[in-house]
Amino acid sequence: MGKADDNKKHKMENLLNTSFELFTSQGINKTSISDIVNKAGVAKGTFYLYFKDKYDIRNRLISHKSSQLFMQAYNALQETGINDFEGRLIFIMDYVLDELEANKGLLAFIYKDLSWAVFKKALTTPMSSDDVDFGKVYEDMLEESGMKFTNPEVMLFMIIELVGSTGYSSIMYNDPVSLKDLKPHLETSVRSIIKQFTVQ
Amino acid sequence: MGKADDNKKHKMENLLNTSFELFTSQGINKTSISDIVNKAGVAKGTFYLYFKDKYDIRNRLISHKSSQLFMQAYNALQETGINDFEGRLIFIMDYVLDELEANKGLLAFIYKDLSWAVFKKALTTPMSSDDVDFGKVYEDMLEESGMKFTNPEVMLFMIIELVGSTGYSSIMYNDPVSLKDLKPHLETSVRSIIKQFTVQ
Amino acid sequence: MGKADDNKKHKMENLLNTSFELFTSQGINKTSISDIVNKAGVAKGTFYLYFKDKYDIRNRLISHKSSQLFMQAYNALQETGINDFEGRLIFIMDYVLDELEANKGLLAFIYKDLSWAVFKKALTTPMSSDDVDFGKVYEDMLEESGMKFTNPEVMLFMIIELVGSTGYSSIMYNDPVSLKDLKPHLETSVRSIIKQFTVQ
Amino acid sequence: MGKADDNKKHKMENLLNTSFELFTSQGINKTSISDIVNKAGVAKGTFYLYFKDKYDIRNRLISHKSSQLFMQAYNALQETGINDFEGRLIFIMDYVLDELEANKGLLAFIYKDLSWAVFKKALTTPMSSDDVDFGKVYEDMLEESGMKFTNPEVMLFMIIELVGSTGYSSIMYNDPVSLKDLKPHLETSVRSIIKQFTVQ
DNA sequence: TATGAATGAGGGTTCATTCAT
DNA sequence: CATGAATGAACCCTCATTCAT
Repeated sequence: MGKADDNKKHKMENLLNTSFELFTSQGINKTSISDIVNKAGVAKGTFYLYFKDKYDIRNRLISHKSSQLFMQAYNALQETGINDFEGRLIFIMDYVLDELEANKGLLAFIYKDLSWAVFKKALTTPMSSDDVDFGKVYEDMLEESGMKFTNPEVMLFMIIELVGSTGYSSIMYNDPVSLKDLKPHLETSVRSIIKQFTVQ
Repeated sequence: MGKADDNKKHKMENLLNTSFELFTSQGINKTSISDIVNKAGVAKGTFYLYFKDKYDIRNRLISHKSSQLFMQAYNALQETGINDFEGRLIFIMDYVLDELEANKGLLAFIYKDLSWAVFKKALTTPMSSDDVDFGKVYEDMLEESGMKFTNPEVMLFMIIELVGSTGYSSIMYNDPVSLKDLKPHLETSVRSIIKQFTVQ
Repeated sequence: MGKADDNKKHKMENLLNTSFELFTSQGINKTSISDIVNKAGVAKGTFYLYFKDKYDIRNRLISHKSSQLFMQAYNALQETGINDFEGRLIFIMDYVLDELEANKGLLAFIYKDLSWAVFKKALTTPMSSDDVDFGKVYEDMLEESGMKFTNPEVMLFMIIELVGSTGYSSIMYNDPVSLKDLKPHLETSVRSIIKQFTVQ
Repeated sequence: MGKADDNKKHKMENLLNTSFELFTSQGINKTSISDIVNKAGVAKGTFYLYFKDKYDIRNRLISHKSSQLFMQAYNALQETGINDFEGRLIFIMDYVLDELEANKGLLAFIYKDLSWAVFKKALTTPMSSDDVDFGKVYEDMLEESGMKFTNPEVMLFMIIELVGSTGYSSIMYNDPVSLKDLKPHLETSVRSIIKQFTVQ
């Protein structure tokens, strides 16, 4: 039975990986179930054994990939000696932006139809056992900072929306400036936003 | 021939208006060409005499409606006595956000697939003769302010992206806070951003 | 425009005829829309211009074919000199049964899923302008008979159900007797039923 | 081995009962093998160990349920003092019609696709050891009646087809009359049919 | 016996686009 | 200019049946 379960898990991951490749390379709208199963080498019906529809698989992937991305950033952060809260947030921002610039397919995929609501869910409800709850990580960072904030959730919300939407435009269209040129402005703004929510 | 032109213009506007109603009420993906021509009372082929496809008509509408919205805000601004640059931008922001909250269909429509690139184009290249070039209006506002900015375009970009993306989440999902609760935070942040770009 | 309308009518009749052939030869369940359009030589989408679905076309065909069959019987009746009501009904019964025996596909088709309700509708609401309202014809026959009946509708109902269901079994399966052997019994029973509803 | 056989029998009856519930509640066409095995709590493959397909199970159920129904009627008849043949047949007819009116799901199920051939088989070839051969019962009734009939099989055939088809319409659609209103007419007709086959 | 994951043909349906009128 | 009937590829999804375990 271990074998059957392995096989099953293997097939599911196969479908997830294949879908991700297609979604990021040609977009979700232009990807049909047929495309996915053909590339994955399984029958059409098999898809429906594992997923409700295309959007089911998309949501799972967004959660998984976002979580993964943030945890990579967090792990990299641990290996630096950065201790101040502002510096740590900005390190994560930089890391994520660089990662997304290097992988525009991923950016297009997770940004499309992405609302704060979906995002929050993605970050706080780990998909697989390997995923980590970034909500908890954020709470830890807040605590370790020794600082006090009036509304940490809204603070994070504003930072993510600002960084996300401006970063998207810079990375995807180089408009109105490149990511490299945008970053200093973003850093300043993020520090302002943090200050604005800090309780002295 | 004036009559023929009028007729032509009339038909085109009819299609534009009908499309807008359908796009904002049921979304662009769920709106088919058939829906549009049925509601507009013209033949299917006629649609293709005026527009390339659904996305052609969408882009024109986004430009037109955005421009309209900003000009409404600007006109309302003129009737106030607000003179300081920061106050004027914030008035426009408030006005636009309130308008979008009152008309969520419009918000969903112009926000979906909206990038800064499209937006800038919308604001600076008037669709019809009635539309105004908001790019010019912005320049005027800068000049009248008597202030100097290091990079006014990026400044506007950051403000619009921040306000747009956080406003969208608040208005559409009340998440993480309502628009009413978001506004004070936004105002503070926008003032910070303006300061950050101001040359003393 | 006459030409276009002709063409349209022609295409619709083409689909009706093709469907009928397939329904009667292989059954409605085994007939797919694909089968129909392939045989008719039109595109799949065309089918949906004329009919809602397979069952829409079936209902129209049942109405049309039933009506046709009864009118054939009635026309044949006119050419005989039969004058008494019982004799006329029995002539029609014989005619219809013979016709159905000669065309078992038609029998299977119109009998399947056929309820009195559908049947009554079929006989009383002509599909096309060529079809005749058999309900009216029956009324005329009643009137011309000079007889009085307590409940002519129930009388017809019982006769049709008896003749239809026994005839079906005899024709399709020769069970428990052939149509030829069944007929004398049926004739006797039908006369009894008429008598039972006759007001002296 | 008795235990294994019991288990086997148990599983088969489980599938039969589950299928019957689904067939009568939602119709056979809308019932899939998946529905059946899910509700029965067995694996899909198991179904095919006991039955060829959905229609195999249906035929067995029709036989079993019809037989059951007629035997119920017959047993009820025994407890009345009714002695004359006509009265006994009419009692059975009434009993069966009432039962079917109270259980329209059952009526829809056994009537659909029901031909005299299937019916006769159902009545004369007991499915399980509990089922009784109604064919024999009918023979007994004929004998006990002390009467002589020209063709008792055709007589029964005509009665069953008449009662079945008119009863179906009355019960399911109240068209053209309710069962209550239909019954007196049916009784009269059945008596006529019996008379017509009686040898003086 | 029993399982249930996998199959894949085939179903119905939609809709952007064309083109003869 | 305007029409709208016709197209047909493409879509999603179901489900009876098989077979390795």
